[in-house]
Amino acid sequence: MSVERSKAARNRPTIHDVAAAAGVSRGTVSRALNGGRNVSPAALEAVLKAVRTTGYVANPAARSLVTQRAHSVAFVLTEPQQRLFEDPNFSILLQGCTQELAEVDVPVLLMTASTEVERKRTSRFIAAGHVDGVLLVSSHTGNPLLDELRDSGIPVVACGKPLGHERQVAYAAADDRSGARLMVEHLLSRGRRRIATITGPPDTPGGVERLAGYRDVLGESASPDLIAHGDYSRAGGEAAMAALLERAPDLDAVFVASDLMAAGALNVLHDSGRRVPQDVAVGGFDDSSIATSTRPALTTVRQPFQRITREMVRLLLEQIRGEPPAASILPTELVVRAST
Amino acid sequence: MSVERSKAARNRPTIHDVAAAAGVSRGTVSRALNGGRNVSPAALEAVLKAVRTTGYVANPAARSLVTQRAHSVAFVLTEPQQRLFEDPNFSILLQGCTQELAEVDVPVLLMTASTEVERKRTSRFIAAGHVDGVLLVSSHTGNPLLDELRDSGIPVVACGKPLGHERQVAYAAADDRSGARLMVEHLLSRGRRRIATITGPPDTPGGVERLAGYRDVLGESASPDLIAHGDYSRAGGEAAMAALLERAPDLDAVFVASDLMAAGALNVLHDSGRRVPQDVAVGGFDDSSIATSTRPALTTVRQPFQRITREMVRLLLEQIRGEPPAASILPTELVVRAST
DNA sequence: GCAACTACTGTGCACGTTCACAGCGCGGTT
DNA sequence: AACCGCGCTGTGAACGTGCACAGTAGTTGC
Repeated sequence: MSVERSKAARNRPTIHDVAAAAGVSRGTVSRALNGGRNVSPAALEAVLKAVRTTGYVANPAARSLVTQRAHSVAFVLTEPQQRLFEDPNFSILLQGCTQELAEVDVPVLLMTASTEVERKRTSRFIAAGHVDGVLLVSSHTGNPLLDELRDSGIPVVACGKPLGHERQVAYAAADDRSGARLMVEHLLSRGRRRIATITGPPDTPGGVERLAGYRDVLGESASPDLIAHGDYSRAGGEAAMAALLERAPDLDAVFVASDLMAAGALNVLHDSGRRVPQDVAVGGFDDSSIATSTRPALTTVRQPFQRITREMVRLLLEQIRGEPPAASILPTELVVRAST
Repeated sequence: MSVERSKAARNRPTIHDVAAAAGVSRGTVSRALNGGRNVSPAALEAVLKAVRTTGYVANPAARSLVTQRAHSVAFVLTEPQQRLFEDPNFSILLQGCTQELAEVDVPVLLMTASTEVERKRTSRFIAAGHVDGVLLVSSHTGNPLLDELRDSGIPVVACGKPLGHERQVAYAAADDRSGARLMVEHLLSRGRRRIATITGPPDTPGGVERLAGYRDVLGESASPDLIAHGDYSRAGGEAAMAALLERAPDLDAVFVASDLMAAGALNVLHDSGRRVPQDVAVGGFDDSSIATSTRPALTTVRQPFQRITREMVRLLLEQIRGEPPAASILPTELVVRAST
């Protein structure tokens, strides 16, 4: 098998073989395959036929060497790795970007940078020119990776507003603030008056903006007792819900800044003997797959993940082409289910 | 910004710059960086210092061109993309492989091949020599991709026994059959006598082997009424559970071939008014993150995912080095929680 | 009828690295 | 004294591609 393989590798046809088979020169083959400008119809056909018979596929390394382009892109996740499979959002983003980029034949390299060691490795790897651009999924601010990437001059698109870098780094994000307003207004319209919230971490855009939306609607009536901080994990949602019940046992609604935390909150409410939505209404955020698997199913704010990934890819490809970084803010939508 | 970038790209130091800075030749720099054999201590130090001052990082394209190695690996998922984020198993596998390979500085390319178009694209991409090997996560048999990959002679490691190709393709898998036996024996020891099962699809190794283990223990007493087929999705688990309750309302236990399907089964049992585990004991398979998030928490069979990914990577790197394909079967473990 | 232009084609060079080879000085054996 | 082996070093080739350039033939314009 080993011999087979190395033989197969040796025998891979090159552009020379195609040229010979088609009776033209290397240059013509190259032109024919890259756009086909200034190539006679006869030559073009001969080349295409020769490609078919020889089974030629261009060597990406050779091409990269001369074009100075890697023709690939990195998807970098700075969250603790565990998140990738606990929180479906990350998988959806990854999947969406991969698919979007596959359309234009750009492969995606998956890298994590949650620890110091990983960050160094990823940083060096990207600096080596292994990729043409970076899709950065990093909610927490203050990560040195973003600065390192900016210094190396490689195109970057962040997912979610990169706090502190809004002007310099391209990003695509849902309109968190108005999404939060939608939900809180919905809870009010359901007659709820003691509306609590479980926020994301204060160093993340979702943590900041969704809380701001909550305050936009409730204004002065938002007592500190009704606000608890979570960390976007299920366990964090459970802890925050327990704290809220302790401080404000009379609450009649909770707006939770992520579906995963909301699932945790539902468990705690259930264990405390409260009925959802009769005693307490619960609203989530994301509309991830979790929202339909809880009991009761979760009323939530839908993030337009497909549009987000599409925009991320568009913004990245633009920058790789040389255009300046831009931002894209996308609208959210209220999805009403059984939990309110 | 565009100018900055291209300038930065132009200015990337090459091995020549390092050689000049260190006062040695290219060859010595290359040797110093690749193993350091036959390099004097003085030269070695000079090179390392020059690398530090110049910020040199080897150009992967140039290296690949001459070594005929891509130094990267593809992770190919043939399941419908949705699975990646519905079923945490896939994320765990992906994450595990990525991390394991990062240790040896090998990046992972993520590709899906669930549709005809995607499969062609992936196949062509791999044939182009973009990667040195493939980690294949494809439970269903009969996918032409496996044959295509074998024909192209590229090293492949499958996750789970590749039915019909066991002899030719390397793989790492949990010992599904004995794992299933563990669970069914456990249910018997809890005094259950009408033990049903929800299986995986019959064209997947998990579907076949876990059912075989179930039959190993129950033998003749396994009536067809107690066996329903699922598709590893939550909805599939719900449907199968509903069918079982229809056919055998007196069942007192279910062994479900995946945690995700078990979560669906729990919902249906709950809706039917049965208590778990008092009326019906439920056992899952995988010990994924779902198992601890259900109510009650799920007794399940732990798949050693970390060892599986480690073995997959080891088997792949071995093959890339030229060794023949091998297989690795790993033991499972019963994890008892509240659902039995 | 000659120059200018157009459409196409072939060739040398460069991209940055590794590898094989030859060369060098040095100490020890014949 | 000549030889050999050994550790280390420099140099030329190759890897396969795209691109700039030069060149050719055929058409157009004055």
